[in-house]
Amino acid sequence: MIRVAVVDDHEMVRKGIISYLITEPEIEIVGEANSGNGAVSLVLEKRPEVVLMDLLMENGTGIDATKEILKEYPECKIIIITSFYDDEQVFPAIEAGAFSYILKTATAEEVVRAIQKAVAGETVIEPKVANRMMKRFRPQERKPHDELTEREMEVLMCIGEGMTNQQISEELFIGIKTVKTHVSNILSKLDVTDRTQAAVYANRNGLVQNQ
Amino acid sequence: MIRVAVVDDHEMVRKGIISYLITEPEIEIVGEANSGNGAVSLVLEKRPEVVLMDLLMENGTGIDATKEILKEYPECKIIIITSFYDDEQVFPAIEAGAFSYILKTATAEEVVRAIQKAVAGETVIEPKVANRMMKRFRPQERKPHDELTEREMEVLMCIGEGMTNQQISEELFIGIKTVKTHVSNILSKLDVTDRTQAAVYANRNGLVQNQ
DNA sequence: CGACATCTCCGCCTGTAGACGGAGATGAAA
DNA sequence: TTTCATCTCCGTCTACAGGCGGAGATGTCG
Repeated sequence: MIRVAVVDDHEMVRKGIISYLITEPEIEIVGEANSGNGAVSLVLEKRPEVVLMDLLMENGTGIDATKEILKEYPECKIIIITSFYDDEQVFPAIEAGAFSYILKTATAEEVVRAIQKAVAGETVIEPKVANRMMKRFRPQERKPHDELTEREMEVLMCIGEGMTNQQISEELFIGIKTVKTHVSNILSKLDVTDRTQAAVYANRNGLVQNQ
Repeated sequence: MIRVAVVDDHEMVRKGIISYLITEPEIEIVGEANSGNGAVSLVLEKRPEVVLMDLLMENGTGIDATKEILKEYPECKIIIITSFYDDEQVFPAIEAGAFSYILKTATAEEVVRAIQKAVAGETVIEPKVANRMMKRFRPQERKPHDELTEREMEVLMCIGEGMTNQQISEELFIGIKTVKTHVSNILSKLDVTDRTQAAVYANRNGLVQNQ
């Protein structure tokens, strides 16, 4: 008997998943949760072997819930089951300790198989997701800003906000001359000619917090 | 008897929705589709009163499917049922002729009610979605760059590319002095202090072709 | 220890940016 | 026609940007 918990903020998705599992005699649904916080208390109480977990939820993400659960209950097999579109979260999910990663496009058979394999200690990764993971381990394509030092990166982010050297010196508590030195180094490393181009670079490469 | 079709590329979501409806005696599921194209042929064949339609699908979006269906079968009540996150598509969906717009966070009761109301000719719009719609009809919030002249907009796009005044004058075949005049006017109208901030503005507001 | 990277700051110099005020040419609108 | 917006250009002036070369204070690594 495999005890399973289902976590998703959409009730209809939970019902859909459960309809997949209800026909399987060796699987027992021990509970549902509609939030990350709810998932933690549910799983720590019911101690299911497997958790099917969505990532995007309103109260506490699946990532945080996964970390919390594994801290108290490390044997738990957490299967991330999410949409294709939030692929930035694939890697954080793996780091958080997720055991498998499947998509909501999965069929009933695929979900059941993922659960059975999880109990057997086998990880299941969707091919599309696996491809994205592989890229992480392939030799990274080098971005010009990789060679910026930490301080230079801070200055670049300020430039990306449109700040002047004076404002940056006040923001970072350093002298204007120092800022100028950093800026010169940044322009050189990014292979641009002035701060405006550096600002454009920073914004296009997502180096600025504020969108 | 209300005849209903369910369209979503995720089987588990379809099963979840169907589990909501299967208990309702006056609702009959006449078919499922997992793509926009499939939805069109299904609906035109089975002629359900109501269609529950997801927007994001692999083969043909829900928007296109909605248009296609209504072209041949305009009495059909199409209820969009999608995630909260693809809100840019709310307006296109309404324009395409969708009858109601609910979210995947909806409970079984809400889905059933939306179907019943659709048959009765009443539209259901989720409050969160309705708020976004209202903004469309409220006096448009004026973006600072709306008051830029055509020429000033061209200059701003050049600034957004990181070009100097010299380069802009060559690009637009005008004198540097003219460029400076435009730049001064742009800075004033955008309420920024220098070209770097203008470049940041242009990039953040999607005024530049190249991403 | 020495080599190296990083962060900090200095002076000097040139060029660009940008503000300010003025002005002619054009075309559309009242 | 007169008015207005737009695009074009001019001169002047100040401040900031950025290059160049130098240098002291750290901390790390072999």
